[in-house]
Amino acid sequence: MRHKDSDPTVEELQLPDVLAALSDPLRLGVVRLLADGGERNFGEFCAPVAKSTLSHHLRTLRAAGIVQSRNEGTRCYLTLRRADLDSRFPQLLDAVLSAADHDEVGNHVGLQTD
Amino acid sequence: MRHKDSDPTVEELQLPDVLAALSDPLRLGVVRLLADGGERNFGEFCAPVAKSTLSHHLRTLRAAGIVQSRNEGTRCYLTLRRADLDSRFPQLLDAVLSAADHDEVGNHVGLQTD
DNA sequence: TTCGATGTTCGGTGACGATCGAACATCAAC
DNA sequence: GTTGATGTTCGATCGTCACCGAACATCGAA
Repeated sequence: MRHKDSDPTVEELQLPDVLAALSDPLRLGVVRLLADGGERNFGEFCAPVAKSTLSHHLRTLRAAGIVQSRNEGTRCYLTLRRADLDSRFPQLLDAVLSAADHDEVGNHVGLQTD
Repeated sequence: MRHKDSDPTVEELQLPDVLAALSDPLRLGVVRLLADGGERNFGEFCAPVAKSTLSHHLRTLRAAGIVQSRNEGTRCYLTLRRADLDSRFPQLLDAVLSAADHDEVGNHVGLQTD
């Protein structure tokens, strides 16, 4: 079996992978910060883990098809693939985000406020 | 830290735990078979894994608060804690079940048909 | 071209999870 | 009681994952 190095297309999105990616509080925190549809710089995210660890979580989110990244110079900009997720798994993201907001899951992830 | 040996109450349900428990195809298959609200005997479930493995998955589902078990003699009867999940995480279970049905996730789990 | 900023990748570690077979516990039935 | 059915627990293995620091690659700016 070959290794997948590109993001999954809409049809390739797999429910178990999406749920697994969303089951980590840190990743859920990142997703919540992207929930307004805006584009965020990777470096804006603050979390109590090493940079390499944060990068690993980003890779996980990309691999599951939850976020998308775009490079501009040395910067990396992220967006939530909400339309793709909604079309493939209607109501799922909304339900997860509502629950996460209510429970404040991933509140230890923030944005640079300087 | 003390070990939790009883099922979580409604208030104790944690979103990451629930999502993690639902991220396994086999467990998702079990949940789908319980989705009609009926009670099913543990032994009814057929899956291509050892009995001990199935038991482990059941424990995981119970620990996450997704199912409930009742003992009668040597038998073990399971039900989905749908009301609890709905009250704590509205729309989540419906969204997951719809997506799982559509994708036929966990179809390798079945019921004894003899 | 040298430097600093930005991310990614690498090697390693420790924890967790899926899996199995075997052993065990419990209960019903004979 | 002995036996059989039903589940659970145990010990072990194997893979995956979160995490870190260090090394690396890339790009913009001085």
